[in-house]
Amino acid sequence: MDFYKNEPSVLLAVDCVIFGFNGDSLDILLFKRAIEPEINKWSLPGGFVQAEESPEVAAARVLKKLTGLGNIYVEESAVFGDPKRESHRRVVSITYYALIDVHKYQHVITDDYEARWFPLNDCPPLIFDHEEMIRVAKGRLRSKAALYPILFELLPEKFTLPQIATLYEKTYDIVLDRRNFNRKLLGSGLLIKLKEKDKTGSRRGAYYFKLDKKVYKEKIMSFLRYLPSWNIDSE
Amino acid sequence: MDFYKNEPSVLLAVDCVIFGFNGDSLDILLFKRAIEPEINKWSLPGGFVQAEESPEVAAARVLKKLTGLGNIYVEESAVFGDPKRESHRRVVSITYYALIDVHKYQHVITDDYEARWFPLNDCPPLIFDHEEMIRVAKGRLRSKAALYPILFELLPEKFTLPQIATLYEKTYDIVLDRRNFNRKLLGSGLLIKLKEKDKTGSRRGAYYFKLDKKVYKEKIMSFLRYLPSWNIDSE
DNA sequence: GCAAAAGTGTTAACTATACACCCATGC
DNA sequence: GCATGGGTGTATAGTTAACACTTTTGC
Repeated sequence: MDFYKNEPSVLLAVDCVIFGFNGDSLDILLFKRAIEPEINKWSLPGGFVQAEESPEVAAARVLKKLTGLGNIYVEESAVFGDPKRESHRRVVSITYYALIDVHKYQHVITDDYEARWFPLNDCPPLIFDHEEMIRVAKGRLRSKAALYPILFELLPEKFTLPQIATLYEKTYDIVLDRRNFNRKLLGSGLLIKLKEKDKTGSRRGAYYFKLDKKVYKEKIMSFLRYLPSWNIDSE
Repeated sequence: MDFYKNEPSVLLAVDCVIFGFNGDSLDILLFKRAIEPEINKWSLPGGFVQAEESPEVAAARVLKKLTGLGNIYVEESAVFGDPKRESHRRVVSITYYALIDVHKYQHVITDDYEARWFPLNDCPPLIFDHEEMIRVAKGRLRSKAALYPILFELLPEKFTLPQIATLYEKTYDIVLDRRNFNRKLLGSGLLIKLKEKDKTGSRRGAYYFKLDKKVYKEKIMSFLRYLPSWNIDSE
């Protein structure tokens, strides 16, 4: 009955790359590590997968504990399993990335960890291979966001066109033509224009929009049809 | 020094979804399982991650052992870690998908496992959650192949236009207009036309092409620029 | 000579790009 | 009234999509 008995076992951890968008830069949430080894150094939030827990559930647990948020967008990113990635003991880590609305986060901050948002392109040195985890997660986010409009998960309920544009610019490190981008957005069927304006960014104010939830779900769920776009010149 | 000592450990396995294209259907390579439990049932090829081995290396080892092939295209697919996914003992599996040229495989068959190619859409019942693994891997393959021309990894050195078209049709379960598709291919800069013809498929014969390796590498490696194509109607 | 697959050309619809000005408002 | 960011229109180029016939050759 005891199959596999000569196989080695490993500790299994999850680490989360939590993306947030403050309206200006694309940020990730980092924590001062609360346990040894490498205590008090900046790191991705993580934890060990418990005995009765799947890795996804472990990631959701960590996220809930550290951000107060449940029901957020989470995707598997990659496994980091080099035998030497932690020097003391072998730990294999599954990384996830999460997209959260920073405004929701702000209000639920209830923990005794030191946490801080850092711009994606300007993070402090991190423990182990956590910087590599972030690089990979950024790539995954870009790929996914190229096919599905998931970046809206980073925005609040109500958002403006300039906000979306800035978000895409920061995600892909590009500059967009706002005229063309607005047209594209408005033609996507994803947006519902509200009467209200956001006056914080300018005197004139920018109209708020909200997502058309139904259209959004469809686009998020839609299975991939044929769309090889690898014809694009790789500059 | 012994941090983490109260954390549970798990057995870590890799399972590989090996895709192959025989010119007609997109297939995966399945094996009659050689160990208990579930011995002699069809399953994905896999193995345990060893103490001094990273998961990628474990996957490469399994692939090498079962197909004789090294240096093949492998991508991480997803982690399957439900605590109950194997009933006897907790095993967390990292799945990879590999793209191989079935012709190379044929000639190196040197093992005592029972192995067989099955059409992706017509597999026998598999152990544990292996059928789900295949579904997920297929989705990953589709997503990746939508952005990068990786499907060429499934073709031999020399291939014909109708072969590529069929491959795309089988991958996405669609029917293509061969005129438009051929034009797109020829305009991609990926193909070098050879003098020789493949006469096995028709009396007239179809010209062989080979990949322009340089262009191919560029396109495979190219980092993602801005290309949200989520405007597409989700039918 | 005919069956069977390979290969090619044109037009119309659509999508993406490039580009510059007016608008609304708070101060 | 002016500075600031928000918003819009149009023309062009490029890309995709829809469509049917001719070519080659083994039998």
